[in-house]
Amino acid sequence: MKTKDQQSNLAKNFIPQDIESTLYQQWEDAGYFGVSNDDPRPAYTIVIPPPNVTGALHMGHALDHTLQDILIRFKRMDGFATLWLPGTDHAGIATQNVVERELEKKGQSRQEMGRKAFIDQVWEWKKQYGSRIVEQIRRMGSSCDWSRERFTFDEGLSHAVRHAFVSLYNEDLIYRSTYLVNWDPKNQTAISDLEVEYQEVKGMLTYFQYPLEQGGHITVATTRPETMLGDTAIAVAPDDDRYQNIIGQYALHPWLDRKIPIIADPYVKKEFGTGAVKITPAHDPNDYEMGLRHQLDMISILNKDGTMNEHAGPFQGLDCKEARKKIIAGLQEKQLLVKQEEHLHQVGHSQRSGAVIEPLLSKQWFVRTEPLAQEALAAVQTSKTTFIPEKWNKTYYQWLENIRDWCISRQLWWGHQIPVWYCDDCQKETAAIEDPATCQHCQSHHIQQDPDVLDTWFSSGLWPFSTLGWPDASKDMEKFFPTQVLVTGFDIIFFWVARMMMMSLKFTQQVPFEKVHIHALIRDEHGQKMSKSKGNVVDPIDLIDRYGADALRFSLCALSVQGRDILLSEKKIEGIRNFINKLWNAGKFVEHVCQDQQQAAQPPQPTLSINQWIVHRLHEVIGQVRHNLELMKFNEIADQLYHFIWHEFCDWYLELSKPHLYGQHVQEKQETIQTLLYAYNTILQLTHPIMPFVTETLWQNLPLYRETKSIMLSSYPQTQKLTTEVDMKKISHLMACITLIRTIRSAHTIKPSTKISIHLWNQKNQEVIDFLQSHAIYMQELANVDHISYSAPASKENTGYDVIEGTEIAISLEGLVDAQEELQRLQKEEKKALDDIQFLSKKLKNPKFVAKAPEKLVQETKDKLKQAELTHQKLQEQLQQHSS
RNA sequence: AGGCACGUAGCUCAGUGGGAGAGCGCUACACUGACACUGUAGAGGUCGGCAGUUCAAUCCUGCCCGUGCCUACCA
Repeated sequence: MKTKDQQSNLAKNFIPQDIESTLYQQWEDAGYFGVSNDDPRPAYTIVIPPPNVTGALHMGHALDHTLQDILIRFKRMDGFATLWLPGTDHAGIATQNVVERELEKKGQSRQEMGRKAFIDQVWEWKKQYGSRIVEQIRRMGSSCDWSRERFTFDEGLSHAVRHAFVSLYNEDLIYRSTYLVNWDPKNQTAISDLEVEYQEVKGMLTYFQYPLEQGGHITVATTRPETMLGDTAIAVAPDDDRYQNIIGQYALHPWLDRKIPIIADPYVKKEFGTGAVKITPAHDPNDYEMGLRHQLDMISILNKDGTMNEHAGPFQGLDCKEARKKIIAGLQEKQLLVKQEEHLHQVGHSQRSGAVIEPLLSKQWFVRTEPLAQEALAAVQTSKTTFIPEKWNKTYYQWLENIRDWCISRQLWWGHQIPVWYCDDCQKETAAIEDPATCQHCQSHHIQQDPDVLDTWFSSGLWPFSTLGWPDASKDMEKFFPTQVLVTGFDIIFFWVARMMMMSLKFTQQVPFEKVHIHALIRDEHGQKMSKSKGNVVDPIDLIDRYGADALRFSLCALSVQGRDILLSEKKIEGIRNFINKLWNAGKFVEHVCQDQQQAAQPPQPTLSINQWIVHRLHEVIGQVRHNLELMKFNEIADQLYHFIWHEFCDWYLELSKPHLYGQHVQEKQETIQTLLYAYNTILQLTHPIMPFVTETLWQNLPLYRETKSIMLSSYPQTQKLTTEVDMKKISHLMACITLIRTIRSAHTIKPSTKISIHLWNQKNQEVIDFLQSHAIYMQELANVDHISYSAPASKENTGYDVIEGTEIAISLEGLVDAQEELQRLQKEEKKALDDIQFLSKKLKNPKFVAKAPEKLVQETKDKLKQAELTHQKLQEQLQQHSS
């Protein structure tokens, strides 16, 4: 405990830059973030959604990490063995691209370097730049257990990946097959369906004729004329009268020596185009399916770089665009072109490179997803895992119910190389966890490993358990798995959440997490998605530099409404910065008035009404905050704390406490100090999970004996049954009277420094007046009242007058009361009372209301009406005074 | 095409089957010793439109209008 001098230890305002990094370092060095798997307390585990190792912290991470850290810090304080496991993702394509671009600048390429040298290069790069994101996570204040930090490509996780692959392979849940895949011609790799993004593009629908073998022709419509080089059929609807006579005949290819059969297939819609579709099985998913149904030839006309191959005849070597142009020109020349019309259609682009996706036939590895999906589906249906908010269940179901096999091989170098070896001698394949020396079928030494690597999401899918030591039996796995909650955005429900569910259920027979909290997307203040091209990207590190991590965290928490996007504006953060300053200055006040007091932080049993009131309110707030933490209603938590701290604790309680703190009554002063310290200490603890830095700083500075060295290790406040009776109604009435006096003053522009005398009386309720009289000091201090008479004045002329809940207030201020102003105010008040009477009596006159509405409500309405009538009557009397 | 949201104060958004809330902005007054990153008081809304259920609807139901997002193979 530091001894205190007369000077404050606290600066005028909170300056986050001064304390954040050293405080974080202290926490980390002291080992507060770590947890032992021997810890006997119940576990609470979160695994971080591993950010891309090449990445930088963006707003999405900032939100994600804020929410996770709030939960982790809350649970840690609340007595759980808390593990927040951090790490990063090797992010195959993204990382490879970054390093390739670097090489390009130096005039090098990975092809020149060769595979091994290139991968070494990427590792070098990772070592040098991969810590950036990790450092940025620290700046958020995230209390991760860094001793357990993992990387999806480190040794342990690579082992897990191989184990998973081989297990699935042995169960025939992974297979290799030639299939029409999404080909990214820029990265020259296959990608999964999920990595294809569709954009609406204005294109041309080209109508052209195929000559028929027996004379005449048939007109087809297509958005991609160049694929006609791979056409192996023309399909029509089986019941299309126009084409009945030519089904089974052949069309002739204008450039290639090929006869193209006319086939009938129910897939074709008569209404679209001409009702006749050219079929290119090797370059269109639907055509591919049809090709399988009709055993059509599948002629691939594209090279892997997207140019025309040897099957394209005279067009070989051209890229798609050029080929399209030349073909249209050629058709025109041959008088086969019918027309072209504008046409809007969806075109797939690579999520990573932006290149137009080419469906391409190639041999790839796939995961057979259906059996895995069924279990993943059932786990959510039976609530073993629940989504928050619940609406995401449906999204999850829909995808899993219609799931297609997952293409997991990528023609890249950076990633987990597929653990399958092909034998040069017997041609068979060997899948193995450890690199085999020989073919398991013929023992030949001439084996080659498959050059492809796995989709990054394959390793991410194992993340919740591979990071805890799986497939080995580990104490971490035993203690911390399954995890309690996953916090992430909806954009990766399919990519990641669903796959973790499938993998975890398959390999551990358990769900990976009990809850999945899906948070919103962060947009700019105008609701626009943040993107580099729009130039509206907000850098969280920049915001931390300027406002502090606490302000950013609290803002994100306050804006995090379930199921809705977040619009982040700098104004909001400024507001929270001000709030932090408020909390800070309250801390300075506490320090100032408590001097050398060192009290135990026990809940006091105060005798003064105001102290009873704040303790009572505090415990209501503790209950609400705990409740909303469990429900993960983050905005509610922030709102409740904001309102309570600023508008109840600071605006009311601190002001109400001053008469005692600055007064001479030793016992009252003592009690108030104790209550103040207790309340403030509790407020800091309640707020700590959201704003760790400022609360720790203020807490360290409190003149209190404490059981722990850091607020983050102290116990989270609990609600307690308070033994003192508190008449909240009377205190509310007192506050309402204070507000009313201020209102009257303000209406007459009486300077705050001018002392006034007032009359205060209540004809119906002497008890209320007794209470007000015994609490007069507060009215005097908070409304700058000099003298109070507890009876009606002899004359109500030249007074500011109002009535509240039967208590009448008259401010006598000869000469200062503006008669006109007063009249208007009273008229307004009177009208309000009259509206009340009308509203309430209308209800009560309705016999159905009296008969059917809850009795309590009817009684309340009656009471309110009585009150309104009284108020109205008093105001009318006063108005008569004015007119006379 | 199917699915999911959302239309509440000038702006950004909470909220509930029983008389509309916050933050910012705006107006007036005030540098009383925690705080001008402040205090006090105030102005401002047919809760998108139309019907229905109900004693009672901003909230529940249906339709309509408007705005976003996700999924999907229409050549």
